[in-house]
Amino acid sequence: MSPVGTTDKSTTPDPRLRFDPETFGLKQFPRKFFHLDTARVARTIIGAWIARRFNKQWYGARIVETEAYLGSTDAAAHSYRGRRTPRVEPMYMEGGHLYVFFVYGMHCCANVVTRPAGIAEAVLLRAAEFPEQAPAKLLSGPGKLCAALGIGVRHSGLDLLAAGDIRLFRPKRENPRIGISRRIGVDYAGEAVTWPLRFFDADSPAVSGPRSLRKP
DNA sequence: CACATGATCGCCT
DNA sequence: GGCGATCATGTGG
Repeated sequence: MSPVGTTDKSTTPDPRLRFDPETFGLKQFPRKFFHLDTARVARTIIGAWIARRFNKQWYGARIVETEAYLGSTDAAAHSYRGRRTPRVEPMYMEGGHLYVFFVYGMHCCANVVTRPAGIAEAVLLRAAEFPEQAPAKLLSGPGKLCAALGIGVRHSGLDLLAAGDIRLFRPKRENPRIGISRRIGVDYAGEAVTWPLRFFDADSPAVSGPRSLRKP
């Protein structure tokens, strides 16, 4: 048995998510975009595509739900009160890096790091879709999104702008109706529970969470 | 629909 | 030792 990497179970992306970014005409965001206000980044990447290259093929899905985590003042964030441990270290990197963590003994969650280096904020990717290619629920939730794309903690700290195997592509011209709500699964976070930092495509069937939080 | 529960283990105090 | 930025399943209204 391998002594390490036991938390990264499936590395293989779901074959139904195969696509070609060039055919889709997708391009990447500039670095400075990821330096912007975290809530703004979270909102803007609704409609963007998270993509992974595996065995020379690209797999990806359109992001339909995100949450912003604001760092030292945000009791829901792993970087709350400046916590800086090996696991959280990627959150302190320059915007545009990836932060992946393992929770509940069985799931991984992927985040896009924001702001300049040293400011530990990030956007959690909560749900995505690939209409007419995959079932609406395949990537409906942060753990399922990682599982479907085969993203694991081994990818934490990777630079999305380094022409590597995981990238984020800008949406084509589109204007999704954006819904906003409090964040999910952070009831322990005191006052921060109510902060309106969750963003979603109000017309997507792939959005996760209770019905009460899916209204625009 | 809401709510409750079990699974499962790395991380942090 | 306790607990999670979750999920699937089960119950009840």
